[in-house]
Order: sequence, then structure tokens, then C-alpha cells
Amino acid sequence: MRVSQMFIPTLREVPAEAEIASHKLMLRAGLMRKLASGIYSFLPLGYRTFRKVEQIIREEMDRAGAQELIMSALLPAEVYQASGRWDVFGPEMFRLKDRHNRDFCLGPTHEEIFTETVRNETRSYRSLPMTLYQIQTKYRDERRPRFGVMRSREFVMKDAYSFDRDEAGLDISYKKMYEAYCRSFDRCGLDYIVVDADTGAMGGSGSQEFMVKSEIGEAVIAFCEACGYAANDEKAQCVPDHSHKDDCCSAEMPVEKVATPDVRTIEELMNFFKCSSKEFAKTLIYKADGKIVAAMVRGDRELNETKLQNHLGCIELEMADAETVSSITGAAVGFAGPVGLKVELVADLEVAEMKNFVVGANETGYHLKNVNINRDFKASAVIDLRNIVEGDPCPKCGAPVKVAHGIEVGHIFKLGTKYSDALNCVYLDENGKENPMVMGCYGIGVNRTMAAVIEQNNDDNGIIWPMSVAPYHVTVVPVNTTDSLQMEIAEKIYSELQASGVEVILDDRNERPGVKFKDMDLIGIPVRITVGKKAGEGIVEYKLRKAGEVKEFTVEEAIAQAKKEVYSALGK
RNA sequence: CGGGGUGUGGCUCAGCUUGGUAGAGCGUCUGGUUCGGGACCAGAAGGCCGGAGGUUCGAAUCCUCUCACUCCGACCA
Repeated sequence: MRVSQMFIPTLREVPAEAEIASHKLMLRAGLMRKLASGIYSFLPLGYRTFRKVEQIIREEMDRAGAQELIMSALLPAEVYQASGRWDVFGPEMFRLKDRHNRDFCLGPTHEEIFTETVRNETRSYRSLPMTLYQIQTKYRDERRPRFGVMRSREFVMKDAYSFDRDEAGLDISYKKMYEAYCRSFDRCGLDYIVVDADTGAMGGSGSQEFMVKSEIGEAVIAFCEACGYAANDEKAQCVPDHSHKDDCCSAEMPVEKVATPDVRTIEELMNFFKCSSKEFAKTLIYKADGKIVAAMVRGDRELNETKLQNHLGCIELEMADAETVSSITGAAVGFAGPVGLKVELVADLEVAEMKNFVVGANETGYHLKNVNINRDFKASAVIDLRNIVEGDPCPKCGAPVKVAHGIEVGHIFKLGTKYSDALNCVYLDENGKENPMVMGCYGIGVNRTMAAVIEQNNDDNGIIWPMSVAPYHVTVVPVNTTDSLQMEIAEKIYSELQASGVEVILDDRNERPGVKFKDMDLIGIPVRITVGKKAGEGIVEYKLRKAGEVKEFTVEEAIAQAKKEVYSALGK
């Protein structure tokens, strides 16, 4: 295609709404435009890359034996009502009514629909195992759409569902998907890490997330370079720190009540007591499905709500409001403590290691000193409750872990029989006996994957597409379009590459060379062949977007090199 | 959902405090000079200043309401 004819509305300036590299670049390079908060249109260049990402995923799913189908985005309420998720989703779900006033929604995810479809059509053990997938648009009315296409309200997801006879079968299906995911993300040129994830309220026997390491990632991951352990922070286990065990003050001292007017936060306490935040224990009051519970972590730690939620087995967990806190503790917020508290109390492992620490006195303006677990209060459970932090010992090997942010591009999940039980999706075994199918579900965010590729592959000048997902492989840039010799050579390179199956564009715009170079760098075409001054000698310039240095080739050499470059990168 | 910020031509923004009938740069169009990293000259088009109401002789500017976008937080199968 000739650039003069193409719809590539590049921007010189960064639109004010964009914060992160991929969002800025997707707008500047003319890949997409915003329609409303969290809703985007893909323009031709962006859509080419989008389809390439999609196609890579499709090929790898097919290779793994999964079968593609497509379901409607517009779904009747009944299916979600049957699984109970019509209410669970709440305002996240886009809901609408048809002319008969029947409830519909725009599908936020499709577990129910797949389960129902398979239930209705499949009865025999002979049909299993089976994995189905679709690449389809999802709708979620996110509270806070963010970062362009990273967290949007309309997005395309590849979602796959496996149906097996038993757990052993699920393990095999799951492993195939794991491998397909690795291959997909490898082919997209992503640097990613697979982490153990929390299965949470979904139940199930295991779950992993594919994370692209990036500072802008919303997920926190802990990983160990020594043994390869990696987990989402919701899941990462914290090993208690025993280093305080042998401290000088190991003898339990008598409790002292200390007046601490207006000293509420950990920081204020540190100043008041002149000691480190490790000498305090925080008591946090939560509402778990309406029931009040207290949770304790060391003063310098953050409570991990997922861990608490899993322990309590509750659906909804939120911090209690100030009113509830004072009615439970009898004191203003900031003075809660475990001693004499009349609600269930869960303590972090570390709290059990602490001696003679400071807690709130459940009386406004007072704290208690020299408090000890078991002597002064009892916890209903002592479990891992806190967030892991950089340098904590790895739960597998003990080496210090690293903590990084990640973009979740894929999630694979062993569902077990949660949905098949709920929706009665069963098969008949050899003995004619009914068994629930054992399911797995597997998702990849296509738009998000595309954005993650940009996030990892860019510089000050723009995007640096890996060949596999570049909208075009090669761009031919005649420096001066009024020079007929330059144009002639450029046309020749263009048509020969095109004939060889290389996706090539010709920047025939009558613009100054600087404008064309800037634009081509911005849109990130991997190979640039510049036809300039030395056209008369049959010499052109050859430059890779990612490398920077310019090589001089004859026209034939340049064509051959470009073909080689493209073919080898695509594994042809 | 709580707290902040911003809405002025396609993009980036000024003007608002102290009301007087809308500006710059970039982009676009025309003509010309140019042609190796976002050129120059000349000319032109394009905005009921997010919307509604109010105050006023007069509102982009002040007041009220509302909508949208955005950031921080909470939340996130």
C-alpha cells in the first residue's frame, strides 16, 4: 500500500488523556481513537496488528487441539440467573431489555454459556475430552477504565473452556493450554512470567497467570530468581520472620496502659514511642458477609485481603466503617486492639512471633504496651495474612524474593466441577453412570496483549514492533519523491517485495524526509529501506527499527536482505 | 462509590483572578521556494468557549445545576 493513500492519522503531540507509553503511542501512531471512556475504535494500522495477535493465538489454540466457535455478546439473563452470577456481577454488567421487557446483558464472560451448550449437546464419555474456544468481544462496565486499552469496557478476549472426565484429564488439558499460551506470548515477542494465582471464591484446584513485567502493571508479583518460584501477591506465601525470637526482651513483661492522645497512625505511634513500626501490631476491623471480624498484622505490614477472605470463606469483604469500628471497640478509629475484643480475631503468623508489643487499648486516647498473644488475647486462627514484600524469604527455597508489577495478559484456571455442578453438565461413563464434567477455563486479553507488546517495545521515537505482529514488515522511503530515479528504484523494491509475500508499504508522500522518518519510526515498521542520494549508484540504505545503524546495500541486496529478515523472523 | 483536576477549532494549550463579543503553536487547504530526522514565505478555511439556567446593559470569564473526560483511592468473575 502507498502511504499517501493510507488512513494513518499520526499525531505530533500527545493527547492529554494518555498516561502510559502504550496508550500514548497507540493514539499518536494512529492505531486507535477513543469513542467514550474505556471504548475505542481500532483504525486500519491498529487493526492489522490486532488481527495478527488474534491469529497467533488462534493458530496456537488450534495446534493444541481446541476448536473455535463464536457466541453472541448479547445474552439472555436466564443463564446467569441459573448460576447465580446475574446478581454477583452487579453494576459491572451491562444490562438491557428487549422490546418484550426481557432481561439481557452484554456478556462479561462466558462460562455459563459454554457449559450450557456442552451440557445440551454432549452426553457420552466418548466425546471427552473437548476444548472449545472463541475470540470474542466482552463487555464490563469497569468502575475505572484506565490506561487506554489495558483496562477498557469493551475488549476482545480469547476464552477457552475444557471439558474432561476427571481431574487427571483436566491436568492434561490444562497443560496443553499452558503450552499454547507460552507459544502465543513467545511469538508476540513478549517477556513474561507465569505466576501462581489465587483461585479465590471461584474455587478450583489451581490457577496461573501470564504476567508481562511492567512498572505500569496493576498486578503485583513476587518471584524468586534462585528457584523460579513466582506468584501473584494475592497468593504469594509469607514465611514468618524468626529473627526476633532470640531478642533480649524475650521475657514477657507486664501490660501497661499508656495515654496516647491523638496518636492513631503507625507513624504517629513510632514518633510517640520512639521505636520502629515492627514493635506494633495493627488491628483491622472488617465486615465479612455482614459479620464483623478483626485481623492483626505487624505494624509495618499490609494486610492481604484475599488471604483473609479465603480463610473466612466469605464472598464480600470490606473494611468496617468508622461507626462500626467504634461500636465494636468502644473507641475511635485508631485505637482498636485485640485485648478484650468480642469478635472473631485472626492473626498473622508474625504476630505470634512478636513479644511485648504495642496495640490499641479499645479506649480512645490509649494504647497498651507489652502485650503478648495467648497471654493477653487469643486468636481464632494464626495464619499467613500479610502481603509479601521485596526481600522476604522465598517460600520454596528461602532466598530473598523480588517484587515487580505485571500486566496480566493471560489466565488459566482449573475450575473443577463448579459450573458443571451448578448447571448440571454431566456425561455418562462406560457404566452408564452420570458424572459431572471437570472443567478448565483459559483467557487471553487480546487488546491488552497488543498494548503490552508496545509497552515492552518502544523508544523515544515510537513503537518497535516485533516482526510477528507488525502491521507491515517493511517500509520503502524515497527521500525525494520529485526525483524520478529515486521513485523508480523505490517502486521496484516495493513491487518485488510485495510479489514475494512481504507486507510492504511505500512512503510516496511528497513530504520532507524528516517527516517520513519520524512517522515510520512512530508506527514502528521493523525494516526501513531508504532510497536517497546514492540512488544513482544503485545504492540504498537498510535500517532495522530496533537497531539504529544504517547499512548500505545494492538494490538487489536490500531486497534479498529484507526477505531474509522477514522470513526468518516468521519462521518461514 | 469517596476525593481532586479539566472541558476553548482536528491536536497541545493561552485567555477566566479584575465581565466588554476569541487567540497562539501544530495540523488541514491554496500558491511558491525547498528536500537526509517533524522546513520557509504568502494566503485561507475551521470554534454558538461541554450543556442548561441565572446575575448583568453585556458572560469563555461570576453564580447554580448538570454532563463528559481524567487522576488518586476503594473495588475488580
